[in-house]
Amino acid sequence: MDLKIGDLAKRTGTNAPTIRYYEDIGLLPRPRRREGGQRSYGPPDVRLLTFIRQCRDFGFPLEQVRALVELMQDRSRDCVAARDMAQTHLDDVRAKLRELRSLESALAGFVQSCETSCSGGPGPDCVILQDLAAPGEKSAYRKKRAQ
Amino acid sequence: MDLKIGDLAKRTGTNAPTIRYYEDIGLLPRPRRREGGQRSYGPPDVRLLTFIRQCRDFGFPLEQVRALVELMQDRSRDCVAARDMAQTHLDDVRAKLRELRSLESALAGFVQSCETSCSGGPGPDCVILQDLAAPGEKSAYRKKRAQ
DNA sequence: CTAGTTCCTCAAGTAACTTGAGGTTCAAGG
DNA sequence: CCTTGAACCTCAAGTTACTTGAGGAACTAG
Repeated sequence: MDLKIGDLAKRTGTNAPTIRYYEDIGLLPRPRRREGGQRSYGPPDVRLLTFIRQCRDFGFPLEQVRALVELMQDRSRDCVAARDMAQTHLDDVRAKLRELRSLESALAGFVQSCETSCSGGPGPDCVILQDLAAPGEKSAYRKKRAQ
Repeated sequence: MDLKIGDLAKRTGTNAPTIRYYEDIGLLPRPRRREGGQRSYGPPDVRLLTFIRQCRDFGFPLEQVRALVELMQDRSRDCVAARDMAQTHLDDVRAKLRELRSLESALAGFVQSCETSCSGGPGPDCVILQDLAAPGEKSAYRKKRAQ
């Protein structure tokens, strides 16, 4: 089996330029080339890139993906590091969830009260803009930035 | 009242370089300067920047913030645009919430099964890495990218 | 008066790609 | 065999929303 970059791209749900980019930054190995200079891939490349894309889909930043790839390829290392990364990432995801939940109710409130009390009126009178202009309680986000 | 950039920064929870950046991109007006060339701000600047930061905290991208600022300053325009932006943004937030919820359960599952079935074993055998290496059902994220 | 903080400008760096320019190579049809 | 169009190549620059750094001037406290 001998895949061109576009084939690999299709099989892994990646854009071709992204594959070249991963190669540039050393996340993917340099593939062999055909006569004309085109990249040629095989099954191991499909597996590795699938792993990488899964990690990305799960929100791991590239540097952590790099670490996970190494872990996966080295039998002499144990998996505690992988679990720790997943745990830390899980904590982040949960924090983000809390943020987004409060964001959702605030936005829903904006839309609701605009519908009922100022729909179509002059821009500056809109309750949404009034609320946004108020200093307000700090959002989870703001708190985080200020830490 | 006559604030230096650091004072304005403190009152609005912004870094000073970010304020200069907003000025560069034309989101904040150029303030007057003191003798020595330092920027000098007043209450309207505090209000405007507070508004901007609130919008950012609520996740509006800068270009939408720019639009909201204009809306807020122009009495001749109505607020339907503000409501629409909030509604669209709310939809985005809800989509992101769904994504994060499925992400959370997947990650929690990883950590859990690593604890019970492979904790401390060789890296490549870790159930987390096995799961990540599998093509798997497409996540919400992946689906979005693929659209 | 001097030390330390805050301010100034301008340039470059960050994540994770995407987009564009300008030019080959390949596969299919006539 | 030739041509056309898709897919490939490299390299550079653009994207978002800032942050960081260099090198230097101005302000404030003691």
